Amino acid sequence: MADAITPRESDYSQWYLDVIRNAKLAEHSPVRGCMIIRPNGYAIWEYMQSAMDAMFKETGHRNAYFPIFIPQSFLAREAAHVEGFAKECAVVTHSRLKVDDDGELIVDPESQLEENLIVRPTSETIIWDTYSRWIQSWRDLPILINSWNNVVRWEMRTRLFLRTMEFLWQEGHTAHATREEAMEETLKILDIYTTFAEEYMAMPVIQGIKTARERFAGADETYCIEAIMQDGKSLQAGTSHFLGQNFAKAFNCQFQNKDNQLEYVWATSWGVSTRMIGALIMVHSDDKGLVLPPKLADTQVVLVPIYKSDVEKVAVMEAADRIQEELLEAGIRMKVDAREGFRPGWKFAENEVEGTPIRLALGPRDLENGSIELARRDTGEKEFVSQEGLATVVAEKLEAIQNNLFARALAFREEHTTKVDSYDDFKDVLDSKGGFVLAHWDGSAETETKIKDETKATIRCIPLEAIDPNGVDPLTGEASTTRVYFARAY
RNA sequence: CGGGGUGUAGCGCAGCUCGGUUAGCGCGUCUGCUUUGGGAGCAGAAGGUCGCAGGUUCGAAUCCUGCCACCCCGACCA
Repeated sequence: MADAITPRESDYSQWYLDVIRNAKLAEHSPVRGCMIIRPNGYAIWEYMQSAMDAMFKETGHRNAYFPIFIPQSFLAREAAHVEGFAKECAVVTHSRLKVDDDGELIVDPESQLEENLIVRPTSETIIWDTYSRWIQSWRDLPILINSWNNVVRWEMRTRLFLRTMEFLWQEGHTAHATREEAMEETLKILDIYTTFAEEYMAMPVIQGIKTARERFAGADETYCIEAIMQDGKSLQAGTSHFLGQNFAKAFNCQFQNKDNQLEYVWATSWGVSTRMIGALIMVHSDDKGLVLPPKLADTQVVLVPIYKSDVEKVAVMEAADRIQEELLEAGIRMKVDAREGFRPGWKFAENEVEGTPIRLALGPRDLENGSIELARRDTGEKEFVSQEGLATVVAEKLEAIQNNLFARALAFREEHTTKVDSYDDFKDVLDSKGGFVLAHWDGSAETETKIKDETKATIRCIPLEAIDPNGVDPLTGEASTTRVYFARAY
């Protein structure tokens, strides 16, 4: 028997870790806060990458790579940026080791670098240093670049996928001639993230704007998508920043416009990370293990052959191969679990903890009846279907599973989104069921901080379109122009 | 980085309070036979620097000190 998965009810954090371990997604590394992403986990990331990469390219972006090391002086150029990241940077100071007189391996003190190098926590500084050389004229704009890479942030407290010291992500960095164009880009990317989250991850998200306190260090405005996890906490799944001219000014990046005047460039940056895998796990999985939406499942369908004798085995495997060929032909990612030495029940259980959306079971009885057993991971439903036209049925089921996961997550979010008009209700809802609390806010940082200190809830975002304009802040009684999304968050 | 908890075979744990043969148990692993439609049964076998480093002691998984890692809560953050 595999390791038990702690039920969500009894210990949500432990459940999350148990799901990851049982599904073989990732494990801790010898270095604190870092993780080894195993093939099952990395496959999810690869599907995420390919889906988003295609969307970036459809909207005119191209990929490039910038170095992992950033001169320390670069980071200091933009004031808000350095303040935001200085406290969590890995710094390279030396270039080699040596064996000392005691036979110990030590840092060679003579190899100290002239200038320290920062392991990128994000790449704005090196990008804008580069762009300042690439951009002279309005003809050089826009620049639409994305980069798939890894970054390091020296975190105090880490959790697999949700917050690791090194993580994988994409960071887009664009340069524009006008404020309007940069803003348009910021929102375009926000829509791409939303589409990806909802259509591929089957995870409904709220779009919104961050408050000043939650804003990216160096941005004028941060847009985000936020999703509710099954424990009622909110998770920021992606951000798109309107950087204004902050980095252009810090790195003296100007262009000559059509009127022959020098202007600072307008910028955006945007990113999503392997954190999304954590979100995926927490939105759909259950007490039996991982539940994957078909679009991100490396194996969408597994077929477990069942037989006793060698004669049966030959017949069953022949049919299994034929079915596999049919499904592969139909573009379904399908595998036959033909491993010897594992009993069917064992395979069923393993595929469940690993989240495979559909399991087929084919045995001698099915050969007689021309049938096959089909089990859905999302609902646990089992039924016998005809082998004839199976590819069509399976394709429909996969779509149904994808849709059901989204619908289920959406229903959960709706149940866990509550309008409140008094501070007492605000606290009650947070404690009793969590989720988003839609409340009016007077727009002041003081109120925001006070609420955070007293309830641990933060403003996840201000909705793009005002909800119930002309309200009153329940805490201060001041006027409010919209309800905002409060939640306890990851 | 502060408070609390945990660390014993691949995984999950007991043993520790009150020091004393060769450190156990379940699952997994290996071999053989029987099995195979929801995590098989029997028989045999392998597998351990008891997180790491010091200390106390005739003797340490057990007591003391320091360190490391992980989990929970807090501050910080994608």
